Amino acid sequence: MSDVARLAGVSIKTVSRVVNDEPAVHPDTAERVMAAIEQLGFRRNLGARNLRRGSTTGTIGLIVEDVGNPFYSELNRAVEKIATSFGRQVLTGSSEENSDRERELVLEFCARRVDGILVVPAGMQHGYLVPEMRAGTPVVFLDRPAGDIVADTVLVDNLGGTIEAVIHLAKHGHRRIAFLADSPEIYTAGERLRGFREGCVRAGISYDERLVVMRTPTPENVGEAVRTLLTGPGAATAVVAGNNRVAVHLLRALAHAEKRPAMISFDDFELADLLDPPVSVIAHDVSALGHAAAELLFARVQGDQSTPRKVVLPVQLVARGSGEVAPS
Amino acid sequence: MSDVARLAGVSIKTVSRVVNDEPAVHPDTAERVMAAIEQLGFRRNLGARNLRRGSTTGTIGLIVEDVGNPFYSELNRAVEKIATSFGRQVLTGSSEENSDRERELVLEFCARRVDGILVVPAGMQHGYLVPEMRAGTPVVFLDRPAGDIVADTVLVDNLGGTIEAVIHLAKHGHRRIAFLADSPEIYTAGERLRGFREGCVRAGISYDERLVVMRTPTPENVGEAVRTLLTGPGAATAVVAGNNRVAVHLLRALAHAEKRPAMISFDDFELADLLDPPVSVIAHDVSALGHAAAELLFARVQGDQSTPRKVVLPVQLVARGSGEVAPS
DNA sequence: CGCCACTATGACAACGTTGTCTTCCGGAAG
DNA sequence: CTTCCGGAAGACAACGTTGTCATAGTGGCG
Repeated sequence: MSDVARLAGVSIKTVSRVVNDEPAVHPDTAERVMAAIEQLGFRRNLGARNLRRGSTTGTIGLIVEDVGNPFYSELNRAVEKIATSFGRQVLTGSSEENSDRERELVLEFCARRVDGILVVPAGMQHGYLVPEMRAGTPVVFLDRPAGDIVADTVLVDNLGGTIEAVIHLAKHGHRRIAFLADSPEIYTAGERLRGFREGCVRAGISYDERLVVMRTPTPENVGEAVRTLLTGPGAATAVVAGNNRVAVHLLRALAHAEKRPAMISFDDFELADLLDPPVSVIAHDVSALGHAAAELLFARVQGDQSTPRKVVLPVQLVARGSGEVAPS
Repeated sequence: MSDVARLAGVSIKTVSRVVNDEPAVHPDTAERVMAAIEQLGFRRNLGARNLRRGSTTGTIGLIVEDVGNPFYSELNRAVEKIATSFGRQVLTGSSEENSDRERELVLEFCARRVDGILVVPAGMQHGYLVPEMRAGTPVVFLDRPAGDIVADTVLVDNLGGTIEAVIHLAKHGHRRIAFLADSPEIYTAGERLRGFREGCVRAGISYDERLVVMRTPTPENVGEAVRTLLTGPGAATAVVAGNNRVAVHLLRALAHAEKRPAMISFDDFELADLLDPPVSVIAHDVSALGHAAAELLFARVQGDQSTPRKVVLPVQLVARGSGEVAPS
């Protein structure tokens, strides 16, 4: 900046005025400064600017499990859209379902003085956030609630969706329904299990623990669950997949089975409608989830001090065929 | 920091020493400082630190077309992995295939003094980058080359892959092959068109311009192309999809057709193997693309001054069935 | 006992900006 | 001709750190 000032023959402050479009700069001077800026390729240092102004840094942090997972990348996109409309950049990080990593990312973002944080929490302990939140960094939890603190949260109706799925399958004659989901430590998986049990109750089916497998959805784990629950005598005739990862691996594991059990997936996923039979899903609007959370965050950034809100977005059963096949 | 110093009864510099794990601090003093930090919830301001040290900001920028697109989100993930291993955070942005937006994002990132930029360019003019690169911000182009400057680039073998696809289809008896891709202004689409033409030549098929449609792959555009090229008398018997978006929309448009033409997609995509028939693809390793670009970027960040490199990653034809059906 | 080396700590400047206050100048009003 | 006012520009401090240098105390050694 001082180089620009020297070249333009003005003071450093005048350069500042020009780059900030402040009034009270003579047009001729402004032009000289502009030319110098152009010539030197000057770009103002936002870090220094934010330091001096003590204002917002114009960034927000987004922490998800895995930015590569289509579910989270759609979320990322939705968040980015809102952030852009508020003139903010987005720092992203993948927690890899590891609460230490989540904490590390959050604290790193705080040290960078992001204006706010959106987090799909991996852990259940969020006491570490209290000082940060007290220091004025708003935090909104999405898809999963905070563990042990009160904070803004945007969720989907995990319970209701899974209940609906079970009832739907029961309505089509299924009595032995399996439930495959991620580890029960993950909030959404736990809630969906609750929904599964409640659905069984409402459908008048006895809940059979042996038909439930909850493990990290690797191809191997899902494959093994398929062999255990969905083949041989006494196999379940229908299955509820606890999320899109489970569903995809499940479909692959079942690809060469002679008869595919009825199936409903929590989470919609691309091409679900083009499989044979098309996969019925409990769909929810991932973009809406991201939008709602980001809007809430920016309200906080802009000073909204009301009591923390909890938003639960609706889900919708999309019947495409796979959930409507009769038990064999 | 001065609050911490006051509370611990030391100077501000000693606090700095403690938070930086510098030696020559008495253990008792360090402990008092730590306690004060804990009590006040102090977190050092990385912006100020970076300003003072004049060193790297510990961030890199990644600009893609759309972080929500599975192709780019996988790329994002790969880049993030490398960045994490180098202790950097990633700022992401979607250019939405708009070169003005691309420019805006790049300059914004530069103003934030990112240590380097990875960009899937939307435009073909990159002169605006020259001052930034001269100022020391390394830039690596990925998936598409820079327009009018020399810079590090990591690409995939668009030409070879498409040639292979056409030859493969020809080998299975197809003579009338359609090509559906994104707008020809997009580098990859253009290259794949070149590959398509070259493939026709090598397969001894006359290239028929009327079988080529290159437009932004919206469901509507692809649907219209399907009606034009793949139905009625004189329809093509096979089709090459220029990227995963085209392929997905194409599959949906063809879902209710009585006979599906043979098909090969450039880009692999999730569940391609589970469709009926499974979709043959020109696969390339998206993670490898991200890794290679990020590794290259960090080499530059760490001072590698060698001449700009151009890396072309191989592609692989994965025959799954859809490319092997005979013409009807 | 004086000097040195070493440890522990602090004072101060500087990083690149911008907010505040001041200065300077020319012209209008009294 | 003085006074005042507004426009244009600069001097300087401050944002929160850290690098450099200085200082004070402490113990060993000649």
